[in-house]
Amino acid sequence: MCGDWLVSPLLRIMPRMSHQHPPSPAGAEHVAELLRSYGIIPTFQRVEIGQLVFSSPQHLSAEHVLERLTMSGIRVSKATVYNTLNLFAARGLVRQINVDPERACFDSNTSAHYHFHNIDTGELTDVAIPAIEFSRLPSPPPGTELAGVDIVFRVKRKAG
Amino acid sequence: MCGDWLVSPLLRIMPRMSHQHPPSPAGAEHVAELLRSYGIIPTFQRVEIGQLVFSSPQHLSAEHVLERLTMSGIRVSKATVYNTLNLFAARGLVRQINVDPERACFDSNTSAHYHFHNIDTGELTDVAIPAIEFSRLPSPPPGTELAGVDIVFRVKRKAG
DNA sequence: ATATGTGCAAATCCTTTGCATAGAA
DNA sequence: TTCTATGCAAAGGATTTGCACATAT
Repeated sequence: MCGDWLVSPLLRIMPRMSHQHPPSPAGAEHVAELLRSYGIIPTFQRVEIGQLVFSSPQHLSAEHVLERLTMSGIRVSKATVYNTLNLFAARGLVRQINVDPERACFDSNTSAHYHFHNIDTGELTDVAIPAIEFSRLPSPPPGTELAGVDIVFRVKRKAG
Repeated sequence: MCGDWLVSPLLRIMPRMSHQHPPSPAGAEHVAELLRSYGIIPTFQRVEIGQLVFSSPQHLSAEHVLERLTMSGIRVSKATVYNTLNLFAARGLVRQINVDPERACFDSNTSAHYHFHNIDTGELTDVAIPAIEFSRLPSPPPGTELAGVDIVFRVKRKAG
């Protein structure tokens, strides 16, 4: 689900290879090309979903994707939305986030980063990697190696 | 869901108050007393579930709890298991963990700590706080303050 | 032409809920 | 007695699945 990670001598956690970020102005042709480069056949529905998802780094649930497509007058089945998002995730085009047990969230920002989760509003925002630095990290259990790190900073409305 | 947290000047994240850890040998009387001290009426079912959960720091799903009780010849309804675990979580006796979107996981280790998640086996193990130290932390978004930090180190079977 | 996707509805799985009964204070 | 918890079964919601039909190469 997550990419390949590596802990540098500086204890900065960084992705082993930062794959290209889907470009912001996601034209249909552009998205189709991106999908092809990931070995994904660019069908109409996949390109539509891709255009939505890759238009900007964002956090979307399957329901949310379906809703936005419907609002744009594009008819896609729920099954296809799930199939497509799962496929994108499997191929590393989006990342699946588990902050909310209620529903899965797909993050179109696949570069290494962490999250703020507002426990009052449910809002999810990105934390850029440079904002965090470890001076000490645990050793993985015997026989295992690090595959990724997920950090969620739970924040709440400031009191008083 | 999580306790009250505070970032010290040393950038070590620590709980504002570490509440007493439920003792390991969790006798029925002991558990009943513990529940009372948390304002929870110690019914038979709650004490049974408490004895199971507090016997040692562990990660259990609702299904798992029900299964173990059933194996011990104790009949408790699924609804009561969920009610009880949610109650314990609300009162801070256990912590709910979101590593796996499949099912909720309740952690009877409520002291501040993080997790290794083995993506091959699904196994969850604790990472003690002293194993991690930040030398830089992000500032929470405007109008919010830190309420907690969840860190999951995804590990996998060592290659080769 | 052949392999691959899509849509629909039903199935699945986890979790919650409503309500009558049983138990705690 | 009076409030609260329990159990059952049914409801709820997110996600997957099976299969016939449509589409890509």
